[in-house]
Amino acid sequence: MLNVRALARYYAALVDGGLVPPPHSSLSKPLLGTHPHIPKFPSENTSKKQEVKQIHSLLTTKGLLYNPNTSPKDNSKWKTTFLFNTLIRAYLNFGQHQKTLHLFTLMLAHQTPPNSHTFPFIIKAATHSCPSIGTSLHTQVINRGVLYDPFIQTSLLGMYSYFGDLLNACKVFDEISHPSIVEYNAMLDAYAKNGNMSSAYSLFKSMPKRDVVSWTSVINGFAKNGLFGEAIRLFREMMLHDYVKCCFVTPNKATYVSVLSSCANLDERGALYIGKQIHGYIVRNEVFVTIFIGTALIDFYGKAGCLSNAIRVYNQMVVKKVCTWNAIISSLANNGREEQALDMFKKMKGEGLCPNEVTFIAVLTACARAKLVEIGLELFQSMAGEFGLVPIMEHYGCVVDLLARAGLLGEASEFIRRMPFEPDASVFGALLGACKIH
DNA sequence: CTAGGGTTAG
Repeated sequence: MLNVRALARYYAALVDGGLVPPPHSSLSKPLLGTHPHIPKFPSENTSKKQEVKQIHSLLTTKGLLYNPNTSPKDNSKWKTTFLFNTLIRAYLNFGQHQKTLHLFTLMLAHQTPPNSHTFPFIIKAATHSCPSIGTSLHTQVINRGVLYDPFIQTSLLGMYSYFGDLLNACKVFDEISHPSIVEYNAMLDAYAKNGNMSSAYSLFKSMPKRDVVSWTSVINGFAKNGLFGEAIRLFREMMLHDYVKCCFVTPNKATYVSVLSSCANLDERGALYIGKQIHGYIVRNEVFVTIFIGTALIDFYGKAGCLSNAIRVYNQMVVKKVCTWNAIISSLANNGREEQALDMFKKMKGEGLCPNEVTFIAVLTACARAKLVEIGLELFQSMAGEFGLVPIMEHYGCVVDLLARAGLLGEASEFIRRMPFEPDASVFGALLGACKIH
Protein backbone atom coordinates (compact mmCIF):
# COMPACT_ATOMS: atom_id res chain seq x y z
CA MET A 1 0.00 0.00 0.00
CA LEU A 2 1.26 3.44 -0.86
CA ASN A 3 2.11 5.82 1.87
CA VAL A 4 0.37 8.95 0.65
CA ARG A 5 2.27 11.46 2.76
CA ALA A 6 5.62 10.01 1.85
CA LEU A 7 4.66 9.99 -1.78
CA ALA A 8 3.64 13.64 -1.57
CA ARG A 9 7.01 14.46 -0.09
CA TYR A 10 8.62 12.66 -2.97
CA TYR A 11 6.65 14.74 -5.45
CA ALA A 12 7.70 17.87 -3.65
CA ALA A 13 11.33 16.76 -3.88
CA LEU A 14 10.95 16.07 -7.57
CA VAL A 15 9.31 19.38 -8.19
CA ASP A 16 11.75 21.44 -6.20
CA GLY A 17 14.79 19.67 -7.57
CA GLY A 18 15.45 18.18 -4.14
CA LEU A 19 17.62 15.22 -3.28
CA VAL A 20 15.22 13.17 -1.21
CA PRO A 21 15.09 9.52 -2.20
CA PRO A 22 11.67 8.00 -2.80
CA PRO A 23 9.82 6.70 0.26
CA HIS A 24 9.22 3.08 1.20
CA SER A 25 6.48 2.03 -1.12
CA SER A 26 6.07 0.24 -4.37
CA LEU A 27 8.05 3.18 -5.74
CA SER A 28 11.05 2.62 -3.53
CA LYS A 29 13.31 2.23 -6.53
CA PRO A 30 14.01 5.29 -8.65
CA LEU A 31 11.97 5.10 -11.79
CA LEU A 32 14.62 6.46 -14.07
CA GLY A 33 17.92 5.32 -12.70
CA THR A 34 19.98 7.79 -10.73
CA HIS A 35 18.69 10.76 -8.83
CA PRO A 36 20.27 13.95 -10.11
CA HIS A 37 21.79 16.56 -7.87
CA ILE A 38 21.26 20.23 -8.57
CA PRO A 39 19.80 20.41 -12.06
CA LYS A 40 22.37 21.65 -14.56
CA PHE A 41 20.93 20.82 -17.92
CA PRO A 42 17.41 21.11 -19.20
CA SER A 43 17.48 17.41 -20.08
CA GLU A 44 17.47 16.54 -16.38
CA ASN A 45 14.32 18.55 -16.03
CA THR A 46 12.68 16.59 -18.81
CA SER A 47 13.61 13.32 -17.15
CA LYS A 48 11.82 14.48 -14.01
CA LYS A 49 8.86 15.48 -16.11
CA GLN A 50 8.90 11.92 -17.36
CA GLU A 51 8.96 10.60 -13.82
CA VAL A 52 5.87 12.57 -12.89
CA LYS A 53 4.12 11.02 -15.86
CA GLN A 54 5.21 7.55 -14.77
CA ILE A 55 3.94 8.11 -11.26
CA HIS A 56 0.68 9.36 -12.67
CA SER A 57 0.33 6.16 -14.70
CA LEU A 58 1.14 4.06 -11.67
CA LEU A 59 -1.47 5.78 -9.57
CA THR A 60 -4.01 5.32 -12.32
CA THR A 61 -3.32 1.63 -12.89
CA LYS A 62 -3.37 0.90 -9.18
CA GLY A 63 -6.80 2.49 -9.05
CA LEU A 64 -5.75 5.08 -6.50
CA LEU A 65 -6.87 8.11 -8.41
CA TYR A 66 -10.00 7.15 -10.22
CA ASN A 67 -11.45 4.37 -8.13
CA PRO A 68 -11.80 5.53 -4.54
CA ASN A 69 -14.50 2.94 -3.76
CA THR A 70 -11.98 0.12 -3.63
CA SER A 71 -10.44 1.59 -0.49
CA PRO A 72 -12.33 0.41 2.54
CA LYS A 73 -11.21 3.25 4.80
CA ASP A 74 -13.44 6.24 5.33
CA ASN A 75 -10.65 8.77 4.97
CA SER A 76 -9.81 7.63 1.46
CA LYS A 77 -11.70 10.58 0.00
CA TRP A 78 -9.37 13.22 1.37
CA LYS A 79 -6.42 11.05 0.46
CA THR A 80 -7.52 11.09 -3.14
CA THR A 81 -7.97 14.85 -3.05
CA PHE A 82 -4.51 15.10 -1.56
CA LEU A 83 -3.04 12.93 -4.29
CA PHE A 84 -4.70 14.99 -6.98
CA ASN A 85 -3.41 18.19 -5.41
CA THR A 86 0.17 16.98 -5.38
CA LEU A 87 -0.06 15.61 -8.88
CA ILE A 88 -1.59 18.90 -10.07
CA ARG A 89 1.26 20.78 -8.43
CA ALA A 90 3.83 18.56 -10.10
CA TYR A 91 2.39 19.23 -13.55
CA LEU A 92 2.00 22.94 -12.84
CA ASN A 93 5.61 23.30 -11.76
CA PHE A 94 6.76 21.84 -15.04
CA GLY A 95 4.76 24.46 -16.89
CA GLN A 96 2.17 22.01 -18.21
CA HIS A 97 -0.79 24.29 -17.73
CA GLN A 98 -3.20 22.49 -20.03
CA LYS A 99 -2.43 19.17 -18.40
CA THR A 100 -3.00 20.74 -14.99
CA LEU A 101 -6.43 22.01 -15.98
CA HIS A 102 -7.26 18.67 -17.53
CA LEU A 103 -6.44 16.92 -14.27
CA PHE A 104 -8.84 19.26 -12.52
CA THR A 105 -11.68 18.25 -14.84
CA LEU A 106 -10.82 14.60 -14.25
CA MET A 107 -10.94 15.25 -10.55
CA LEU A 108 -14.44 16.68 -10.82
CA ALA A 109 -15.56 13.91 -13.15
CA HIS A 110 -14.54 11.30 -10.57
CA GLN A 111 -16.34 12.97 -7.70
CA THR A 112 -13.15 13.90 -5.92
CA PRO A 113 -13.95 17.17 -4.18
CA PRO A 114 -11.37 19.91 -4.66
CA ASN A 115 -10.48 21.75 -1.49
CA SER A 116 -8.97 25.12 -0.65
CA HIS A 117 -5.51 23.79 -1.48
CA THR A 118 -6.54 22.77 -4.97
CA PHE A 119 -7.62 26.17 -6.27
CA PRO A 120 -4.42 28.20 -6.00
CA PHE A 121 -2.69 25.73 -8.35
CA ILE A 122 -5.58 25.61 -10.77
CA ILE A 123 -5.98 29.37 -10.81
CA LYS A 124 -2.29 29.72 -11.56
CA ALA A 125 -2.65 27.30 -14.46
CA ALA A 126 -5.66 29.23 -15.76
CA THR A 127 -3.71 32.48 -15.46
CA HIS A 128 -1.32 31.17 -18.07
CA SER A 129 -3.96 29.81 -20.38
CA CYS A 130 -7.07 31.92 -20.90
CA PRO A 131 -9.33 34.44 -19.11
CA SER A 132 -12.60 32.62 -19.71
CA ILE A 133 -11.39 29.58 -17.77
CA GLY A 134 -10.28 31.91 -15.03
CA THR A 135 -13.72 33.46 -14.72
CA SER A 136 -15.41 30.08 -14.53
CA LEU A 137 -12.96 29.05 -11.83
CA HIS A 138 -13.96 32.11 -9.87
CA THR A 139 -17.54 30.83 -10.10
CA GLN A 140 -16.44 27.38 -8.95
CA VAL A 141 -14.71 28.96 -5.99
CA ILE A 142 -17.92 30.76 -5.02
CA ASN A 143 -20.07 27.65 -5.49
CA ARG A 144 -17.81 25.54 -3.35
CA GLY A 145 -17.78 28.10 -0.58
CA VAL A 146 -14.04 28.68 -0.46
CA LEU A 147 -14.08 32.29 -1.64
CA TYR A 148 -12.92 33.60 1.70
CA ASP A 149 -9.74 31.59 1.79
CA PRO A 150 -6.89 34.13 1.74
CA PHE A 151 -4.71 31.97 -0.51
CA ILE A 152 -7.48 31.70 -3.08
CA GLN A 153 -8.27 35.40 -2.91
CA THR A 154 -4.64 36.27 -3.55
CA SER A 155 -4.50 33.84 -6.46
CA LEU A 156 -7.63 35.35 -8.01
CA LEU A 157 -6.29 38.86 -7.54
CA GLY A 158 -3.06 37.91 -9.27
CA MET A 159 -4.95 36.25 -12.08
CA TYR A 160 -7.10 39.29 -12.90
CA SER A 161 -4.04 41.48 -12.67
CA TYR A 162 -2.21 39.25 -15.13
CA PHE A 163 -5.12 39.52 -17.55
CA GLY A 164 -4.93 43.30 -17.32
CA ASP A 165 -8.34 43.34 -15.65
CA LEU A 166 -7.51 45.81 -12.92
CA LEU A 167 -11.18 46.46 -12.20
CA ASN A 168 -11.86 42.88 -11.15
CA ALA A 169 -8.57 42.70 -9.29
CA CYS A 170 -9.73 45.68 -7.25
CA LYS A 171 -13.11 44.05 -6.68
CA VAL A 172 -11.47 40.93 -5.30
CA PHE A 173 -9.31 43.07 -3.05
CA ASP A 174 -12.23 45.18 -1.83
CA GLU A 175 -14.12 42.06 -0.80
CA ILE A 176 -11.35 41.08 1.58
CA SER A 177 -12.47 42.32 4.97
CA HIS A 178 -9.08 42.42 6.67
CA PRO A 179 -6.39 42.06 4.04
CA SER A 180 -3.13 40.55 5.17
CA ILE A 181 0.17 42.08 4.12
CA VAL A 182 0.48 39.47 1.39
CA GLU A 183 -2.86 40.52 -0.09
CA TYR A 184 -1.90 44.17 0.10
CA ASN A 185 1.32 43.33 -1.71
CA ALA A 186 -0.54 41.44 -4.40
CA MET A 187 -2.70 44.53 -4.94
CA LEU A 188 0.38 46.78 -5.05
CA ASP A 189 1.81 44.58 -7.75
CA ALA A 190 -1.50 44.55 -9.63
CA TYR A 191 -1.50 48.35 -9.81
CA ALA A 192 2.18 48.42 -10.76
CA LYS A 193 1.86 45.78 -13.49
CA ASN A 194 -1.06 47.65 -14.99
CA GLY A 195 0.75 50.96 -15.06
CA ASN A 196 -1.20 52.68 -12.31
CA MET A 197 1.64 53.87 -10.12
CA SER A 198 -0.27 56.66 -8.42
CA SER A 199 -2.77 54.15 -7.00
CA ALA A 200 0.05 51.80 -6.09
CA TYR A 201 1.86 54.52 -4.24
CA SER A 202 -1.16 55.79 -2.33
CA LEU A 203 -2.11 52.25 -1.31
CA PHE A 204 1.47 51.72 -0.22
CA LYS A 205 1.31 54.87 1.90
CA SER A 206 -1.99 53.83 3.46
CA MET A 207 -0.85 50.35 4.45
CA PRO A 208 -0.78 49.62 8.18
CA LYS A 209 2.51 47.75 7.79
CA ARG A 210 5.04 47.32 5.02
CA ASP A 211 7.60 44.60 4.54
CA VAL A 212 10.42 44.12 2.02
CA VAL A 213 8.03 42.79 -0.57
CA SER A 214 5.81 45.88 -0.26
CA TRP A 215 8.77 48.19 -0.79
CA THR A 216 10.19 46.08 -3.59
CA SER A 217 6.85 45.84 -5.38
CA VAL A 218 6.55 49.61 -5.58
CA ILE A 219 10.25 50.14 -6.40
CA ASN A 220 9.96 47.59 -9.16
CA GLY A 221 6.69 49.13 -10.32
CA PHE A 222 8.38 52.49 -10.77
CA ALA A 223 11.24 50.81 -12.61
CA LYS A 224 8.98 48.86 -14.95
CA ASN A 225 7.04 52.01 -15.77
CA GLY A 226 10.19 53.88 -16.69
CA LEU A 227 10.26 56.00 -13.53
CA PHE A 228 13.82 55.04 -12.63
CA GLY A 229 14.47 58.13 -10.56
CA GLU A 230 11.41 57.45 -8.43
CA ALA A 231 12.49 53.85 -7.97
CA ILE A 232 15.89 54.95 -6.70
CA ARG A 233 14.35 57.61 -4.48
CA LEU A 234 12.07 55.06 -2.85
CA PHE A 235 14.95 52.66 -2.36
CA ARG A 236 16.87 55.35 -0.49
CA GLU A 237 13.81 56.12 1.58
CA MET A 238 13.59 52.46 2.49
CA MET A 239 17.20 52.36 3.65
CA LEU A 240 16.71 55.55 5.64
CA HIS A 241 13.45 54.28 7.07
CA ASP A 242 15.25 51.23 8.32
CA TYR A 243 17.88 53.37 9.97
CA VAL A 244 15.59 55.98 11.55
CA LYS A 245 12.74 53.87 12.84
CA CYS A 246 14.73 50.77 13.68
CA CYS A 247 12.12 48.62 11.96
CA PHE A 248 14.31 46.29 10.07
CA VAL A 249 13.33 46.36 6.47
CA THR A 250 16.50 45.24 4.79
CA PRO A 251 16.66 44.87 1.03
CA ASN A 252 16.82 41.38 -0.36
CA LYS A 253 17.87 39.96 -3.69
CA ALA A 254 14.75 41.12 -5.54
CA THR A 255 15.19 44.66 -4.20
CA TYR A 256 18.79 44.81 -5.33
CA VAL A 257 17.90 43.58 -8.79
CA SER A 258 15.16 46.20 -9.23
CA VAL A 259 17.19 49.11 -8.00
CA LEU A 260 20.31 48.13 -9.92
CA SER A 261 18.25 47.85 -13.06
CA SER A 262 16.91 51.34 -12.36
CA CYS A 263 20.45 52.66 -11.97
CA ALA A 264 21.40 51.03 -15.26
CA ASN A 265 18.53 52.68 -17.10
CA LEU A 266 18.61 56.13 -15.50
CA ASP A 267 20.20 58.65 -17.85
CA GLU A 268 21.86 60.73 -15.20
CA ARG A 269 25.39 60.86 -14.01
CA GLY A 270 24.34 60.31 -10.40
CA ALA A 271 23.14 56.83 -11.25
CA LEU A 272 26.68 55.49 -11.55
CA TYR A 273 27.50 56.73 -8.07
CA ILE A 274 24.38 55.21 -6.51
CA GLY A 275 24.85 51.91 -8.30
CA LYS A 276 28.40 51.69 -7.08
CA GLN A 277 27.23 52.44 -3.55
CA ILE A 278 24.74 49.59 -3.79
CA HIS A 279 27.40 47.26 -5.10
CA GLY A 280 29.58 48.32 -2.18
CA TYR A 281 26.74 47.60 0.22
CA ILE A 282 26.33 44.16 -1.32
CA VAL A 283 30.03 43.44 -0.86
CA ARG A 284 30.22 44.79 2.70
CA ASN A 285 27.17 42.82 3.82
CA GLU A 286 28.40 39.68 2.09
CA VAL A 287 25.19 39.39 0.12
CA PHE A 288 25.40 36.31 -2.06
CA VAL A 289 25.60 37.37 -5.70
CA THR A 290 22.91 35.30 -7.34
CA ILE A 291 22.49 34.93 -11.08
CA PHE A 292 19.90 37.71 -10.97
CA ILE A 293 22.04 40.15 -8.98
CA GLY A 294 25.15 39.32 -10.99
CA THR A 295 23.35 39.85 -14.26
CA ALA A 296 21.90 43.15 -13.03
CA LEU A 297 25.37 44.29 -11.92
CA ILE A 298 26.97 43.38 -15.25
CA ASP A 299 24.24 45.22 -17.10
CA PHE A 300 24.59 48.22 -14.82
CA TYR A 301 28.35 48.54 -15.29
CA GLY A 302 28.02 47.85 -18.99
CA LYS A 303 25.47 50.62 -19.47
CA ALA A 304 27.44 52.99 -17.24
CA GLY A 305 30.51 52.49 -19.42
CA CYS A 306 32.57 50.74 -16.74
CA LEU A 307 33.39 47.71 -18.84
CA SER A 308 36.23 46.53 -16.62
CA ASN A 309 33.87 46.35 -13.65
CA ALA A 310 31.32 44.45 -15.71
CA ILE A 311 33.99 41.93 -16.66
CA ARG A 312 35.17 41.64 -13.06
CA VAL A 313 31.66 40.82 -11.83
CA TYR A 314 31.27 38.35 -14.67
CA ASN A 315 34.52 36.59 -13.80
CA GLN A 316 33.56 36.31 -10.16
CA MET A 317 30.32 34.54 -10.91
CA VAL A 318 30.51 30.80 -10.43
CA VAL A 319 27.19 29.85 -11.97
CA LYS A 320 26.19 31.60 -15.16
CA LYS A 321 23.02 31.35 -17.16
CA VAL A 322 22.09 32.50 -20.63
CA CYS A 323 20.98 35.92 -19.38
CA THR A 324 24.35 36.42 -17.66
CA TRP A 325 26.09 35.78 -20.95
CA ASN A 326 23.63 38.05 -22.72
CA ALA A 327 24.44 40.87 -20.33
CA ILE A 328 28.21 40.54 -20.79
CA ILE A 329 27.92 40.18 -24.57
CA SER A 330 25.79 43.35 -24.71
CA SER A 331 28.22 45.18 -22.45
CA LEU A 332 31.13 44.30 -24.71
CA ALA A 333 29.18 45.18 -27.84
CA ASN A 334 28.11 48.55 -26.44
CA ASN A 335 31.60 49.52 -25.35
CA GLY A 336 33.48 49.08 -28.58
CA ARG A 337 34.65 45.51 -28.04
CA GLU A 338 32.65 43.83 -30.76
CA GLU A 339 35.10 41.04 -31.54
CA GLN A 340 35.31 40.11 -27.88
CA ALA A 341 31.52 40.02 -27.78
CA LEU A 342 31.49 37.50 -30.60
CA ASP A 343 34.22 35.47 -28.89
CA MET A 344 32.05 35.35 -25.78
CA PHE A 345 29.19 34.10 -27.89
CA LYS A 346 31.37 31.25 -29.13
CA LYS A 347 32.53 30.49 -25.62
CA MET A 348 28.96 30.39 -24.41
CA LYS A 349 28.00 27.86 -27.04
CA GLY A 350 31.13 25.92 -26.17
CA GLU A 351 29.81 25.55 -22.64
CA GLY A 352 26.70 23.89 -23.98
CA LEU A 353 24.31 26.79 -23.41
CA CYS A 354 21.64 27.53 -25.96
CA PRO A 355 21.40 31.18 -27.03
CA ASN A 356 17.99 32.81 -26.92
CA GLU A 357 16.30 35.76 -28.65
CA VAL A 358 18.07 38.30 -26.48
CA THR A 359 21.47 36.77 -27.25
CA PHE A 360 20.91 37.39 -30.92
CA ILE A 361 19.99 41.03 -30.38
CA ALA A 362 23.33 41.40 -28.63
CA VAL A 363 25.47 39.61 -31.23
CA LEU A 364 23.70 41.22 -34.18
CA THR A 365 24.29 44.61 -32.57
CA ALA A 366 27.96 43.72 -32.21
CA CYS A 367 28.17 42.79 -35.89
CA ALA A 368 26.41 46.00 -36.93
CA ARG A 369 28.82 48.13 -34.90
CA ALA A 370 31.86 46.37 -36.35
CA LYS A 371 30.42 46.27 -39.88
CA LEU A 372 30.74 42.48 -39.93
CA VAL A 373 28.01 42.03 -42.51
CA GLU A 374 28.77 38.46 -43.55
CA ILE A 375 28.98 37.13 -40.02
CA GLY A 376 25.87 39.01 -38.99
CA LEU A 377 23.80 37.60 -41.81
CA GLU A 378 25.06 34.10 -41.07
CA LEU A 379 24.09 34.52 -37.43
CA PHE A 380 20.64 35.75 -38.42
CA GLN A 381 20.22 32.68 -40.64
CA SER A 382 21.38 30.37 -37.87
CA MET A 383 18.69 31.63 -35.52
CA ALA A 384 15.94 29.63 -37.14
CA GLY A 385 18.15 27.02 -38.78
CA GLU A 386 20.36 26.00 -35.89
CA PHE A 387 18.52 27.13 -32.78
CA GLY A 388 14.86 27.02 -33.73
CA LEU A 389 14.26 30.64 -32.78
CA VAL A 390 11.75 32.78 -34.63
CA PRO A 391 13.17 36.24 -35.33
CA ILE A 392 10.96 39.10 -34.19
CA MET A 393 10.83 42.78 -35.20
CA GLU A 394 13.90 43.70 -33.14
CA HIS A 395 16.03 41.13 -34.94
CA TYR A 396 14.95 42.44 -38.31
CA GLY A 397 15.77 45.92 -37.03
CA CYS A 398 19.28 44.72 -36.15
CA VAL A 399 19.81 43.28 -39.64
CA VAL A 400 18.61 46.50 -41.27
CA ASP A 401 21.03 48.36 -39.03
CA LEU A 402 23.77 45.89 -39.96
CA LEU A 403 23.30 46.38 -43.70
CA ALA A 404 22.64 50.11 -43.59
CA ARG A 405 25.57 51.01 -41.37
CA ALA A 406 27.87 49.21 -43.78
CA GLY A 407 26.52 51.42 -46.55
CA LEU A 408 24.44 48.70 -48.18
CA LEU A 409 21.34 50.91 -48.27
CA GLY A 410 19.81 49.17 -51.26
CA GLU A 411 20.14 45.76 -49.62
CA ALA A 412 18.68 47.17 -46.43
CA SER A 413 15.55 48.50 -48.09
CA GLU A 414 15.20 45.27 -50.05
CA PHE A 415 15.44 43.37 -46.76
CA ILE A 416 12.67 45.53 -45.30
CA ARG A 417 10.50 44.80 -48.32
CA ARG A 418 10.89 41.06 -47.77
CA MET A 419 10.14 41.10 -44.07
CA PRO A 420 7.30 38.77 -43.04
CA PHE A 421 5.49 41.59 -41.23
CA GLU A 422 4.94 45.32 -41.48
CA PRO A 423 8.10 47.17 -40.39
CA ASP A 424 7.73 49.50 -37.44
CA ALA A 425 9.35 52.82 -36.60
CA SER A 426 12.51 51.25 -35.17
CA VAL A 427 13.23 49.44 -38.43
CA PHE A 428 12.84 52.61 -40.51
CA GLY A 429 14.76 54.49 -37.85
CA ALA A 430 17.75 52.20 -38.38
CA LEU A 431 17.59 52.78 -42.13
CA LEU A 432 17.16 56.55 -41.88
CA GLY A 433 19.94 56.83 -39.32
CA ALA A 434 22.31 55.15 -41.73
CA CYS A 435 21.11 57.33 -44.62
CA LYS A 436 22.17 60.33 -42.60
CA ILE A 437 25.69 58.95 -42.22
CA HIS A 438 26.06 57.92 -45.85
C1' DC B 1 0.63 19.95 -0.42
C1' DT B 2 -1.34 26.41 -0.97
C1' DA B 3 -0.75 33.16 -1.56
C1' DG B 4 3.01 38.55 -2.66
C1' DG B 5 8.34 41.18 -5.23
C1' DG B 6 13.47 39.93 -9.49
C1' DT B 7 18.03 39.92 -14.49
C1' DT B 8 19.50 40.29 -20.10
C1' DA B 9 16.99 43.47 -25.69
C1' DG B 10 18.86 49.93 -31.37
